[in-house]
This record gives sequence, C-alpha cells and structure tokens, in this order.
Amino acid sequence: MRKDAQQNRDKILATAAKLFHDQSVAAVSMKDIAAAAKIGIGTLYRNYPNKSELCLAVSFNFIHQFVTDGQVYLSETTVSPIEQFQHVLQRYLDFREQRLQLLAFIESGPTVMATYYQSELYQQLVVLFMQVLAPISGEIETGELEFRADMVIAMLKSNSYAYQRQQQGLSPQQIAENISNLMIRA
Amino acid sequence: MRKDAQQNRDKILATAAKLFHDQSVAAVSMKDIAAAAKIGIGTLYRNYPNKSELCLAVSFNFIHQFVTDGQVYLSETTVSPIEQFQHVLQRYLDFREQRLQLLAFIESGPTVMATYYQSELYQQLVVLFMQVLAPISGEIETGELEFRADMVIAMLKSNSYAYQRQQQGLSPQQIAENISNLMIRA
DNA sequence: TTGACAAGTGGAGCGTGCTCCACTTATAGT
DNA sequence: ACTATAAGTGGAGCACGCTCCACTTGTCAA
Repeated sequence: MRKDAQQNRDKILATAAKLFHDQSVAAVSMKDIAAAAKIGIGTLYRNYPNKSELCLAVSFNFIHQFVTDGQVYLSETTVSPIEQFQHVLQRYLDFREQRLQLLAFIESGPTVMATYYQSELYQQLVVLFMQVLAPISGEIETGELEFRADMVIAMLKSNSYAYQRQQQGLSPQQIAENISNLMIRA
Repeated sequence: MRKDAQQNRDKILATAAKLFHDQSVAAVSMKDIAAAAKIGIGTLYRNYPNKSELCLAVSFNFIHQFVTDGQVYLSETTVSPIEQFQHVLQRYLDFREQRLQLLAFIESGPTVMATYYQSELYQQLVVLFMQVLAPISGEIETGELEFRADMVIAMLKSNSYAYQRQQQGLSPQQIAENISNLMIRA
C-alpha cells in the first residue's frame, strides 16, 4: 500500500470517529466525512465499502478496548465465578450503552454483521464470555458453551436491548439479573 | 376513511406481497410497487410510512398465521411439555426460514422494530412461547418468563441465526437443540 | 342537484449512499 | 534524473427512499 494511501485511510477513520462523536451517527453523511477529511467520496469508499463498515471500523477500537479490559480483569480477579460473570456482563452493558448509536447502526446494516462475526475481535469477545460462562454452566461441551456466549451477545443487541429497556421498562441491572438467572446452573 | 382510500391501501399490500414473493425484497423499489399498483409514490407513503413498515405489514399476515397455528396445536396436543416446546420452536424456525428475506429487512430497519414490538401480534407471539416455556422453566415469576420468551425470539433474529447457520455451520435442528438445552430446567 | 371542503392523490424534487472511470501521482527499475 | 506503470484519486452521476404541496375527488348538508 502506498504511503499517501495509508495516511488517507488513517485520516478517514480519525475524522469519522470525531464526527460520529460530535453529532449523531445518522446526521453525519459520507459526503460530510469526505469533506471534513479533505478527500474525495471515491477515496472514502475505496477504503470503507459502506457507511456501516466505516462505523464498524470506528467501533473496533472501542470493542478492542473492552475485550482487553475484560481479559485483564479476569487475570487479576479472585472473586467467585458467578460474580465474575456478572461483572463482565455489567461491563458489557455499560460499554454498549456508551456506544449505542454506533453499534445500532452496525447491527442494522444488512451485510456488515457478517464481517463483524468473521473478525478475530468478535471471536475474542466470544471467548471472553465463554471463560466466564464455563464455570457456571454445568457440564456442557465447547460447542454449546460457544452457543450460549453468542446468545448472550445476541440478546444484548440494540433492538432487543432497547425493547427491554423502553417497552418492558427494565433497568440495565434487571436485564443483567434476568440473564444471570437463565445462565447460572452450577 | 374514504372508500377509494381503503381500496388503495389494500391494493398496495397485495401488490407488495406479490412483488416481494416474485423477486428479492431488496430488488423491489418503492417506485416499482407504486407503479405496479398504479398509484402515486405519495399515496404509497401515506399508507405505509417507509419500506420497512410495508414489509412489516406484509409479514403480519404470515406471523398471524403462525401464531394461530401454534395456538391450535397447543389446544389439541397431549404430548409432554418438553416436546411441546421443541415442536413450537421447530415450527418457528421453519416459519422464519420461509420468510427470511422479509423478516431480515424488518429487523434491519432502524425504527420499525419498535412498531413490531408494540403490536398486539408480537405480544401474542410472546405469550405463545411463554405457554410452552412455563412448564419447563422451573419456578420463576412471570416477568422472568416473558424475558426468556423474548430471548428465544431475539436469538432467532436473522443476523444471529444466519451466523449460527453459516459461520458456525449449525443445522436448524442443532440450533433448536442448543436452545432447548439452555431453556429446559424442570 | 349542488356546492363546500375534508380527505385523498401523485409526482417533482431533495438528500442519501454508492459506483464508475477519466485522471493524477508515488514509486521502482534503469 | 527519467520514465513506465501500478496504485490511488475525486467527483459527476445514478438509483434509492422519502417529503412536500398544488391539485383532484368523494362525501354530505342544504
């Protein structure tokens, strides 16, 4: 990759992150981003094939941070497995609440979720949840454990979460508690 | 409502259902639907405020059918609670597989899921799942039962389901089994 | 039957995400 | 230093979803 191209790539990501932070994600158009980064629309799209993918790229930093923090926490903590699970779950809820708009946009993109699911980062997120689920799930095989980790993540996607919060009137704590009750076996 | 307006409303729904059936949902534009129904774009949008809502309206017939069938099944069956749960789950999977495109489009619409969640039909779907979950969930309160019903539905949303099918390579049967294992307590 | 007007219509036009391709430029071999 | 060319650029233009409002029409009281 040419050096100037790499600079453009970086500049796009930084500009998009800034604009998404300053205004709502929906209010920022691809034209806005290109203009703010002082590049052409074509260049923008060659680097990030659509707006959802760009949001995903911006999110990756945040998700990476969350996963890393989680791993550090697990390596240091000495509390009970149940508390570990609840702690990670709580952190994940906090993280999602912070980045709600961005994550909602990604989750509503028709094709972009496939990219996310295939990424190493998603695998790391799943592994994180598997680690805290394993000791509280009773005796189950790895495939089923992974399925449950996916299920926890799926349940907290923006649509479902918004429904539980707004229509059902549940607090984040109540949601965490309901998930805990469902998942805890041992 | 004026009689001619009602006719237009019906014609739109019928035309959209036909076009969505003949071609892929994404390939059918709102202009196509208006043209095929021989009405103006404005009329189309006054009746259905966006494409996702129109998809939802088309889906409502199918969802209603599924819920009704499920209720009939429950009123007639004499098999064990576990088998009842698995049967309803299996039917729901089949139903979703049939209407995948339409449901995926609804689920990716940013605002339309709120409409769906608020509808009586969604409540009926939840109640259906609550009925089969209740005997296999151990002793839990109604709120938590409802939460679990929502969770089953959330897990089977198009994105998550597609991931389990395609990336994880699970068959519908395996997915159903994993959910069963998670939900069965009694 | 006839007017008055609420109710309904339709399509020009807007801003969006995104594609395409004629053009420009960094780079590596001479 | 000088090309040759692969690599990268940028914006005109497309199709889309959707809004807006000048216009038409069904309805109903007189």
